[in-house]
Amino acid sequence: MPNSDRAELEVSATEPADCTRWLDTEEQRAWRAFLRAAAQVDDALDRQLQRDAGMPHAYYQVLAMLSEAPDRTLRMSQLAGLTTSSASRLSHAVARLEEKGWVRRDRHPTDRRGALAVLTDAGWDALVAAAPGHVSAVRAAIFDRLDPEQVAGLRAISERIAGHSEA
Amino acid sequence: MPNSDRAELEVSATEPADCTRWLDTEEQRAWRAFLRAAAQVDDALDRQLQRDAGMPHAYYQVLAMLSEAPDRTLRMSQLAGLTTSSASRLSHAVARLEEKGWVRRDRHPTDRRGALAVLTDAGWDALVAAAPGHVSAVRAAIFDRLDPEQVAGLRAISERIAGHSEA
DNA sequence: GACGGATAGTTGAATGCTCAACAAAGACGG
DNA sequence: CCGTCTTTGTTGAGCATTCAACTATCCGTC
Repeated sequence: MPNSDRAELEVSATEPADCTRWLDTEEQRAWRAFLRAAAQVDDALDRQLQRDAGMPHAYYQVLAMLSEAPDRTLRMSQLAGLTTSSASRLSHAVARLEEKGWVRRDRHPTDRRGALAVLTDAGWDALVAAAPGHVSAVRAAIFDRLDPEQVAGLRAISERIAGHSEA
Repeated sequence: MPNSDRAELEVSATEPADCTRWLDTEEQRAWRAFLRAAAQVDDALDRQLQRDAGMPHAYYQVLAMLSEAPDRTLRMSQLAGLTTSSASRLSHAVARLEEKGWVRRDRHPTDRRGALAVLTDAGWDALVAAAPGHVSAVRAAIFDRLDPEQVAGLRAISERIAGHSEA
């Protein structure tokens, strides 16, 4: 952020009033630390999965959510919600996973607009094969670095941030 | 993660021992909440900047870091470190920013391998124009949802996660 | 039951990112 | 100095994501 100019802007009489609530020092530090942490975690996991399992993290999440669903089946819109991805992104992702034979698309029984994503046996196997390495990576990136109290804090803070978003 | 199979794997005598340290319930919840939060924050900021300032968040970060550097100049490698991006990514990004006239590349005075990224006046203006909206988005995504204690916690936890990474 | 609007999902083009390969220059050891 | 190893940065191909446009279906209402 353009720090050095802020003072000037604030006292400038000819400029429109600077009513922006800038971040204070504490917020600034928390914000940058969070950015760093999030980026590093995401990069580490993405690389690990791409290298060891041949899929990006987003695709792993799709398989993981399907694996826990009844009949290993979810509606596209629900799956999109669970994986925090747009309809378009998920559609492309499922198309790719379908090519790999890991996911299949079925018609929704009652709503003819709907599509159901179903985890295939091959998809299950791919997930089971990828899971241990992934969990290790998650531990290395997060939980090995935090004590239980911090884990609880991380959860509480994350839920606050994620809760009822899209203001 | 393939939960329902875990019990089977653990008691299976013919399979190789499952020595993976899976996530317990608390870790699981913290992990998923964190994933959600990080994804939402990143998406919100990326969209806001793309819409209002015509640049992705990663590019904004490049401009922001340059704006705070002496002479608004940084070596590529340093800039990569500050923005948590790979050399390649940064190189592409700076190329793009150069086309827009927001950043210029200079030779490093002593190390002839090195390149210096310099924020132009137009780049400064673009950053100043984008900053208020961006800060608002950051507030809406993070700080409006947390009390000061949680902000301190977020910082501490993030620094732990980010610290000396790339194990 | 027909219309208007909302919802579900797909598609293609444009853009950014990753990976691997590369070039160019410094650093170091003999 | 000469060869090798490391560091710095760029490049191009391939892939993932985004955005906008589109189709199809459902829902509520008159």
